[in-house]
Amino acid sequence: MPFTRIEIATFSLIEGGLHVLLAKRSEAPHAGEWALPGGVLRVDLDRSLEDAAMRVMRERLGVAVPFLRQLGAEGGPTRDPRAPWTLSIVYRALLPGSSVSPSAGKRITTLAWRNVTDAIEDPLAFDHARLIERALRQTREDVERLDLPFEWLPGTFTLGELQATCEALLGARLDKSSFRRRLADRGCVEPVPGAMRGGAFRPAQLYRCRPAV
Amino acid sequence: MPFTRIEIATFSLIEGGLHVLLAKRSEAPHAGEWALPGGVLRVDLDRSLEDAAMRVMRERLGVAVPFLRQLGAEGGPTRDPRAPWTLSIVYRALLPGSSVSPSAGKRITTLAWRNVTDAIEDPLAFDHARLIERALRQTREDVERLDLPFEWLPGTFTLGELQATCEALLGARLDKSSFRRRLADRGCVEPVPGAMRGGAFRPAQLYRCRPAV
DNA sequence: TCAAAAGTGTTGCTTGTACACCCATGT
DNA sequence: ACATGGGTGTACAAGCAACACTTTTGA
Repeated sequence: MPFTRIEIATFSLIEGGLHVLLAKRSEAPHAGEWALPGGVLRVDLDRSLEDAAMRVMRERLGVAVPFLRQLGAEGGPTRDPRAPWTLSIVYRALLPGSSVSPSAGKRITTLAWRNVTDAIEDPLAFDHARLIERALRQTREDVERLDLPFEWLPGTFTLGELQATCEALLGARLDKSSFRRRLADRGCVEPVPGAMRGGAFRPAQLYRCRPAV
Repeated sequence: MPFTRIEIATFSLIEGGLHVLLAKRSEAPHAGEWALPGGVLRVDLDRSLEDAAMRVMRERLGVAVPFLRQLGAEGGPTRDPRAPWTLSIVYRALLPGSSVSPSAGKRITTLAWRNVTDAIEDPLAFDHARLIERALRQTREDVERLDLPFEWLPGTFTLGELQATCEALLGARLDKSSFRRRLADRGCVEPVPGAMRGGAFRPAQLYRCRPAV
């Protein structure tokens, strides 16, 4: 049976830039290189793959995340020199950057948010560069079909904030009017009556995510 | 490490109806029930998950299929009573119905094409009903975005045949003109110069699949 | 009064559907 | 001639992008 692992691609928005959470490896193989945080599937602890992903998330990053999305599985004999055959189930998480307290654990020196474009340039451990690219593509497709990253926003938010968040993820500008029309048509968001956010300028209506039908 | 398997959801078009290839189990657990054909991942034989899926396909169905699509992984302790924890990687294949010679093997009495709607009604072994539904949804989404089931057609085909194939898969009628316009716009198909198919009525231009850019 | 962000309306393009119509062929 | 399926054209609606415009606030 294969050496079976869970790898987690966690994205966040930090100071307007899209970041991935990576761990710097302290031991061979690939010592000194960055890798996706992950862990071994524990058949004695995990009741499902999603369970396993949440446990790894908790152990490695100290955060409990209710919704993780499975992106797929990758397997082969040469992926990880520690085992003759390694299978990885890859999950994606979206987190507000503030919520992770990088704590060093075994086999890991540093846990850090790294800018996505930078991260992909560097040599990454194992085949994790490919995994990250796949996760990123998937996530952008989600946003394009208005499966929105509400995990990155507080319970209530302005449409401007939501738009800025999507733009950062896509790496492209969106048209304000079109964006709002699409939101209205699909009804993925609803105004909170009476609630306004007053900033430096004209106050904005606050919205909340409306659960899908 | 988990007991790791590959399950394969194979669809085909038989006499105008959408069918799944299922195996009737001869042994416990779930003796007498239908299940997706599958097999155990062999780390000594398989160079990748896709490799494994192709091997299982060859062994169980006697067919070599170059392109299988991974649909995802499912895992848990109660999925299969034979092992304390079972992980299944699910693949999808599309085959012309004629290409499978149902040959009985160990643990299997019958391999048969079953009408999809019927198959889902029956009690299916393990959690395979859910796996089939997921595979079907995925495949229909593919066709809707014109990722077409060319595996079900000969090298050259008429647009009428292609449309009928898609309609059977979707379980819905399509508009001829719209369908052709979409095909032309995306350029997923090209006419074979001079080649025509003469049937009982007006001969039709033959087309071939054009590889994606 | 001006900058900045909120919010709305107008136009036009693109995509897809519905439907009508001609074309070629065997019976 | 006509039924049958192949093949094409037009009209209409939906969805979306581009862009211009008005509104409300603090400085």
